[in-house]
Amino acid sequence: MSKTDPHSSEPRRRRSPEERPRQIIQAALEVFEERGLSGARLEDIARRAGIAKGTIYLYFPNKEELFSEVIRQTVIARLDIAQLQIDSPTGTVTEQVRAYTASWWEFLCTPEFQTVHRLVHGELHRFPELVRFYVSNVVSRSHALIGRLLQRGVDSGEFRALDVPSVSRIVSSLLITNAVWACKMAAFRPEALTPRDQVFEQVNDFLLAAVRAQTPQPVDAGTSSAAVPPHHFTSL
Amino acid sequence: MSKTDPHSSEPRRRRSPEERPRQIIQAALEVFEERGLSGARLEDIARRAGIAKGTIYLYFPNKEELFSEVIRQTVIARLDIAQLQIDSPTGTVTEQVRAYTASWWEFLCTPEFQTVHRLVHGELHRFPELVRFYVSNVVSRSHALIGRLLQRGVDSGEFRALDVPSVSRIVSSLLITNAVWACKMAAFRPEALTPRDQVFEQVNDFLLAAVRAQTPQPVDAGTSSAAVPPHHFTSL
Amino acid sequence: MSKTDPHSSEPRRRRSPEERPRQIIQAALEVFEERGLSGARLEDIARRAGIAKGTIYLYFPNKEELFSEVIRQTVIARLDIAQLQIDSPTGTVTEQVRAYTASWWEFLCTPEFQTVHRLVHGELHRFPELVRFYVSNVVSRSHALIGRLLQRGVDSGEFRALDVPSVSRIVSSLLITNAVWACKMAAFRPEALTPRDQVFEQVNDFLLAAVRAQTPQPVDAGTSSAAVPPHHFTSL
Amino acid sequence: MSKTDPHSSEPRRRRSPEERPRQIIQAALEVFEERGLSGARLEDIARRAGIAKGTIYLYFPNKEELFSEVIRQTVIARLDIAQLQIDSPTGTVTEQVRAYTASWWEFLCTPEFQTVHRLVHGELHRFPELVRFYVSNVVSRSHALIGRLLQRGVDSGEFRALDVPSVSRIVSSLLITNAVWACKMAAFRPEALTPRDQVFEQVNDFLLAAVRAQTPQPVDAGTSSAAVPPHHFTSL
DNA sequence: GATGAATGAGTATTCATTCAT
DNA sequence: GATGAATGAATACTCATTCAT
Repeated sequence: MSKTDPHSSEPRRRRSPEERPRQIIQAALEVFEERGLSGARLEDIARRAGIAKGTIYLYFPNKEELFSEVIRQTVIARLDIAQLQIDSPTGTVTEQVRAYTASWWEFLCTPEFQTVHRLVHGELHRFPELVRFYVSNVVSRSHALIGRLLQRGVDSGEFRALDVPSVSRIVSSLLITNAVWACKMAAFRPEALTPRDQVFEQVNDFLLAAVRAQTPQPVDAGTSSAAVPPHHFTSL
Repeated sequence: MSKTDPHSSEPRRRRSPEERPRQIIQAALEVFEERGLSGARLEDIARRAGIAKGTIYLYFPNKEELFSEVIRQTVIARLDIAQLQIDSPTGTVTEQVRAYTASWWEFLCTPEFQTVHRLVHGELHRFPELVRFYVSNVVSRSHALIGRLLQRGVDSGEFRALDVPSVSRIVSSLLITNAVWACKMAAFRPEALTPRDQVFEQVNDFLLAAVRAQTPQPVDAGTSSAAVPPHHFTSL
Repeated sequence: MSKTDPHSSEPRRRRSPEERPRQIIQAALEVFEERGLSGARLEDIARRAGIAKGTIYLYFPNKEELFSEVIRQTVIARLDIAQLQIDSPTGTVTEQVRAYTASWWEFLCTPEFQTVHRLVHGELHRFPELVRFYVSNVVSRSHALIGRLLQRGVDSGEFRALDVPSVSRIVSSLLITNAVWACKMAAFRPEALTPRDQVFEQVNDFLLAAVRAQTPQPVDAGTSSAAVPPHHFTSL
Repeated sequence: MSKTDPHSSEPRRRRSPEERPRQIIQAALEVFEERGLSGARLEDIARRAGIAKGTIYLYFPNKEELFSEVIRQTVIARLDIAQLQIDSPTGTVTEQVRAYTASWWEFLCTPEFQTVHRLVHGELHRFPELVRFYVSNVVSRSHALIGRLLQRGVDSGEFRALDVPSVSRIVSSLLITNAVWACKMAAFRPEALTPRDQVFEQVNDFLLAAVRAQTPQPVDAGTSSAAVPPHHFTSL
């Protein structure tokens, strides 16, 4: 009745022999999204995956490991895809940034990422190992990619002199938080809010404004920056 | 007979018959911080508050309502305090912005806010009413305050022409996310990370760079920047 | 309906505030007897004790600890009682032995001991600590008591020179095993078997025959035996 | 694909298509020994037998029947062997008894019998049929064999007049219990205990002392015994 | 015959909530 | 008002058994 696979005529068993893990992870993601980690009942996940409760334990030793895998699979898979679209730059750095953040924004707005983000913030801190994994593989990686773009802009003179690591982190935070908010709002008050794409443009404008080189004074740039402590960006 | 020993004069409880609710809320906040909503046991909260389990039900109809109150009380109380420090502007708008964000940042870094933030992201979506409350009383309010400052800056010509509502939201997101990240990191790798205050400066620099008027007076550039604390961005 | 306390009119709760542990242990003993350790369901124990499942956990941390306590309480309590009846010797050592073994036999035939014995043999080996406890407090103690009697007999010349420790063990084994068998048989084929008391006499005769002094006074044989109950061995 | 690797030539299984049942029973015995009936998992038994879980069901309808067969096969097979060594008497009856009990003791000390004994005591009572089988085929048979020896001794005058059935049972209990205890102790405190063989000598001495004819009065023996209830030993 | 993936009934344990004292 | 003993619904996990291959 509630089976997800209406067009399958197989008599229940052996639906997709090697797809099981993916099937389960997908179902788990959905249930975790709706109820959080501790609120999700294994039985619901099983039902949603169209399998029996016990079957989950053939592939995952327990609920927590299943949770870990959900986080891992979902984010990493998407990150790889996103990265591919990014690694071949075209146009000015400003254009590259726009292309990159647009693609990234797209990902951040997927239900998968939204869910993972909530889980990460709400329940991950009980899993220190997972936190470490997440920080290295998602957060740092994302910062690094942005850092590469920013550095290019600084090198080409399109951007002002930046403390690339900190600005990368800040830009990252900007994208993530605003994507989450935009989606949450969209879900809450679908009628009255700034559409997702428009929010993106606002964010993009904001961050470009923050990093672009100041139009005029090429003259003083070098001198004034010298007076500033080394580990801060000194503009120009 | 075997347990409570009625004639022992414990110096702990019986303190402040009218403080009970606050006592409970404070204890609940601490336990929620450590274990999340579903992980928190009423018995732990009671023990931490120095009262019996049943007593909680004299003040709160159930666990969820207690949770709501924790969110409400904690954030609102702090917000009021924070706002007071902000409402009396002094100096240039840029200086006002810095003062405002510094104070706000202070609040965002308190354990109370950190906890509430995690609870809000991780478990609030099961409480639509609370979400609405949170959005109106915390998110919107925070945006509005920033918006007032930004508008002043636009009016005075210190800032470029801005879409105040969207930029307010963006600035807000910047502060919250970076405060949360900074605190999380501080908790995780206390040795190796950019200290909290430094992160604040980076964020502040970034957002001022994004909003400041574009074409600065090339002449005054050097001078005006001199008035600003040395380790901040001075560039036009 | 299945409540054990038919004449209680209390509305379920607060039946016997301090009797709880004993109540639970008694119920557990009965259920363990019927189904063994792993076969016993906590719910059955609770129902038999007239309480709710969760209540058990207010007094015992888990099923295994409950099991331990059942063993401990049941055997030790009975042992103390049995010992009291024994410590005041009267008559010849042979008579003392008979009195002792009779009393001990009585205990060995109680359903409590029968149950404990089965549990001990069948399921105790998973609880090394309990085994140690059982060996020191039941087995060794039982051997020691018999040893005292035997030594007296050796000293008085009624018994032959014996290796007291090993004979104590052997006598102990004789009583236990035959008591268990007698009870088992009685339960199984109540119609056709040697009654319990008769088995006891047979065992008692056997062991006295094994320990009595070898070369009896051929002269008194007939007379002395006359003082002994007719169905007992009267020889020398 | 990820697990069984069909083209690997495992040298373990596929051995002896007709040995399967025995293979399984042996594996089951080992697992039952380690974990008891309810603690034993069919998967473990299968793994130990080098076959797949389902295969067990080709030979045994369910776990309980497998258990029954384990008991049956193990004890009966050994009994037959033991009996053969016994049926050809040599020497005095006292010597025959020693030879018999020694051989029997050997069997009682095998891990197989030890395991079966524990299972029988701990879990057999849920299988009334099996109990009946065990009583007729092991207990009674064992008693009967001893009874034959005892009768020979009585007839030859080496033993006193005995109630053969009851003394058989008693002697049997003596051997079994002491063998079990000796082995258990050996397993528990291997360093400090009377060695198995020495225990046997003690038991043998004890039982011979209990049954041997009293050195002197060969005269009265026959007459006095006539007055005693038929199924009891009347001594002398 | 053999396999082992799949099933789902069965249970120890937890904990929010109640209520007699 | 306070208490905390008692309740019992809820749920992760196990494992005997089945059956498509």
